[in-house]
Amino acid sequence: MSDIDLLALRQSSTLSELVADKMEKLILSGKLAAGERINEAVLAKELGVSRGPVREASMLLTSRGLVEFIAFRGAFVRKISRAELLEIYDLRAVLTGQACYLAALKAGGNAGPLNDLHDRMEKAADSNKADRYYELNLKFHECLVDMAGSSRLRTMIDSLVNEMHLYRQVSLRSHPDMAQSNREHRAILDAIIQGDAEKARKLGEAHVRAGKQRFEAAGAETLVEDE
Amino acid sequence: MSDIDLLALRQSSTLSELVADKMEKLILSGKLAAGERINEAVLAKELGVSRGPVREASMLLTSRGLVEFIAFRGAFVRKISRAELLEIYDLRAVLTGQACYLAALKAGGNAGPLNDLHDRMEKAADSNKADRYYELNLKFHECLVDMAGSSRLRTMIDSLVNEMHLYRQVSLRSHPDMAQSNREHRAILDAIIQGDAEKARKLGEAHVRAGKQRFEAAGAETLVEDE
DNA sequence: AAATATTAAATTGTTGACAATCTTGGATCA
DNA sequence: TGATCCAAGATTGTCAACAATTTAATATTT
Repeated sequence: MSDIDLLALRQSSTLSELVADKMEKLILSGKLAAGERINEAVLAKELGVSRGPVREASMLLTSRGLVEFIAFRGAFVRKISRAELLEIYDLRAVLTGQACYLAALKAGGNAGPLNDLHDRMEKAADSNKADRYYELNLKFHECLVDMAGSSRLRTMIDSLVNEMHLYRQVSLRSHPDMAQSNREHRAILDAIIQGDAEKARKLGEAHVRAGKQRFEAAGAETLVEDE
Repeated sequence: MSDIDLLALRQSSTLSELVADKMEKLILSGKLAAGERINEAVLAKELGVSRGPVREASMLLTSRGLVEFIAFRGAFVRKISRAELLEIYDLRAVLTGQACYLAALKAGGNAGPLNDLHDRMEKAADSNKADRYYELNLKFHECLVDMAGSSRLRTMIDSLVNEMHLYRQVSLRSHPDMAQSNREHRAILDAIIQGDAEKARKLGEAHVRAGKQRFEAAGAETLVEDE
């Protein structure tokens, strides 16, 4: 567990937030394993702060869906079952659909950076660079939600995506059919540019559902995430 | 501001949670007005606790969508604009649709307490008892989400409903067309009993959207909420 | 030996004091 | 007069000590 505490150089940010960011990384990287209890005193010492900020950070992460708080027992890294993961896919599909719907309404024929991202993803897919594709894919979805312009929606989707990463502390990236995935992106993009909000919703939903089906089709071990 | 602190009789619950419950009531009843800053020291004194639990309670309420935290400036009761309220309606519609979908899948032809609730609401509608109807309506929606069996979904919807109540610190209850509202409930219920999940989703979504349209149709002052 | 009660250790919950930051009001200057 | 700067006050952020609770380890009983 790394403890190069750059905590000192905080700028207009509170210690609790910095600790929360650090903890988020520890959790998403698996250094704090799913199901594990987070010992306030130990973590506080490792980070060079007192228990207060660690407590507050834990609560912050609770609202981000990464941590579960139990009174007098402590904060636990959340553990996601297969059934829950499938449930999350469904919720994310519905919310992503709404994001596409709103994006189409607000775009006004101009899809902004999405076009560029799509092109770069196509290149990554052609040259079979899965890591690069994964990275751009994250940006694409982020950008999509930004276009929708609803902070609530963003928070909800981010939280769900976070939770997905807790499934069996495994990194979800994988090597699916990038070309197919990006064709779906193209279709969503077109609907948004045309301003066809209902179509965008349907395609957005279907895109995430396709990801779910890829996951279900694969074994429980081989995880598939790039949509 | 009432301060009959029954905080003493806590049972297997933490002070922070009790304070959070109390604060939630203060906010939803308008005693803590939307936009207002929550002074930790003052509230702590009024409730007879130290600042710690008040702080933690504020963070809890942040994740429930009632409070906004700004570093070094404090916790503010959230303020919802008309545009945001409309946005929330849409999100709630989509999530309620998903709840109905899941409920239909899991019901197995048995709608449980929903039938009973529907009957009681019909009576309330016939005798024009709006308050009674409002109360039962809340239970109906709650029960619906419970049937869906997803704690995530529940949290999200609860959060949205909470936020709606922050719009102009006005109680949202009103005297809409209870009979029409309950006809919509009946249709949802039937779809659930028949196990027609996609139909249940559509009807659930439409039900909330109808509430949104009633709100939009009414003046900005007259609020309409019973769906 | 297994189950239950008891005690000690570890851990979380709460508090009050102090540090860091923001806000307010007044003084200074153009 | 109006704007800017500065200091005092108010408020939040952090800490370390103490209280309440849970967990474990041990003793006791059957």
